[in-house]
Amino acid sequence: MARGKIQMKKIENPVHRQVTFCKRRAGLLKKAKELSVLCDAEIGVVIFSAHGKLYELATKGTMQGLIDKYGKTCRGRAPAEQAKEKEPLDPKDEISKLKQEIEVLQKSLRYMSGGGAGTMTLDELDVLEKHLETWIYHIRSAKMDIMFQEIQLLKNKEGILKAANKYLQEKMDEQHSVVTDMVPLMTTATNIQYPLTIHSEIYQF
Amino acid sequence: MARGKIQMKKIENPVHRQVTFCKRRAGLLKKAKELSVLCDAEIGVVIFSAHGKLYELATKGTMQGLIDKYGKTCRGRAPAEQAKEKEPLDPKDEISKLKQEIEVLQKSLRYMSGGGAGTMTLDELDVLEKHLETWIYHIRSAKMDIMFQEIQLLKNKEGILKAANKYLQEKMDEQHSVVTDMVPLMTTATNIQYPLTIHSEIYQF
DNA sequence: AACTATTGATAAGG
DNA sequence: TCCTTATCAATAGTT
Repeated sequence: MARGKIQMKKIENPVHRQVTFCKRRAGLLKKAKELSVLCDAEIGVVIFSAHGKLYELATKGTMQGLIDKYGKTCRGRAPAEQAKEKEPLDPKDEISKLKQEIEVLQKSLRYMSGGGAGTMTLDELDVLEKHLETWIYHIRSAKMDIMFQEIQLLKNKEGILKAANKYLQEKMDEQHSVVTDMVPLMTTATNIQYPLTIHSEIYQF
Repeated sequence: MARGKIQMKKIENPVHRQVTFCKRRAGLLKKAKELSVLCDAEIGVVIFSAHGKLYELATKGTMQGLIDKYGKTCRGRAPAEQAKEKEPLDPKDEISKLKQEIEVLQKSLRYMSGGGAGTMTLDELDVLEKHLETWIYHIRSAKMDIMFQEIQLLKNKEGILKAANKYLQEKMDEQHSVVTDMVPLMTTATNIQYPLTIHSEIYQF
């Protein structure tokens, strides 16, 4: 630009920031218009200032039309990724792998930022992108798997204990014991109906 | 620009037009990002090429979020698009945010690889790296929070039920009932000692 | 807001 | 697609 370059971070001086906002906003919108004209593209730009004021530009139609078009285009291709592999691998194993992947990615990023002179090629970046998306997917599913297993285990326990509890209650009913006096109280106060033991080990993870 | 200025009208030569589209598209998105950073503005850009291919940029959040904000600001009309799913349960809220962050990061990477001519600066990459590390941390802790809450809830249930069960057993012992015959069997077979109810709702997440 | 010295963007060519 | 270079356009700092 002029009279010295500026750091690519938020301009601290509010006056400078406001001036720059006006100038660059105008420049951006001009560029957008030019691109639309020169290359026959349909372009929408929305700018919210820090204080929430809206500036917008839509070439070749209305902003609303563009938003609708965006919605259609975006939705159509987004859910293509899903129905892929779903191996029943041990989730904890999965997590080890994911930790390794994290290291790989962090190294990639460090390489990119630390390299300075070296620019990653588009192909390298493509690989990194795929890597990252896969990794996110695996993080999600692995953690979900652990939680699901945990819950499944507890459900099983519950089933066993419900049965046992039912047995206990039947026995007690048979005897017409004084214990029956307390059952209404318990069920209303704590919803306790069944006997259960949960091993404390399952909480340790 | 260079080697002579060009007329501000559609470039007739398709090859020239395509080249210019790539270059100026990258330039426009770069300018948008700079404006966002320098002036703390929230900016969205959508570009449909003449052939209908979509290129987009959203600073500070997702394009969908920006579109919703635009809808509100512009006409106060309802964003009929996607009613936000899920309850405002703390960890789930966190997860929504994280999903947004994922989108942001994926878009950053797409921008980097799609930009072609544009090399990200060291500062930009530093920001991205920090972003990524923060994001990983948040994924971990949010999911852990959910699991921890789940487990805590079950532990509480267990405590209540242990107490109730103890009470039941005391009553039964008092009565010397036939029920005592089955207790050894149950404890060895299934470790059942206490009555318990677990609300099935807690499994639904 | 206008000016202008610089930086940044990019058209053309390879 | 990527690089290089000559030019032009945008704009940071100043008035």
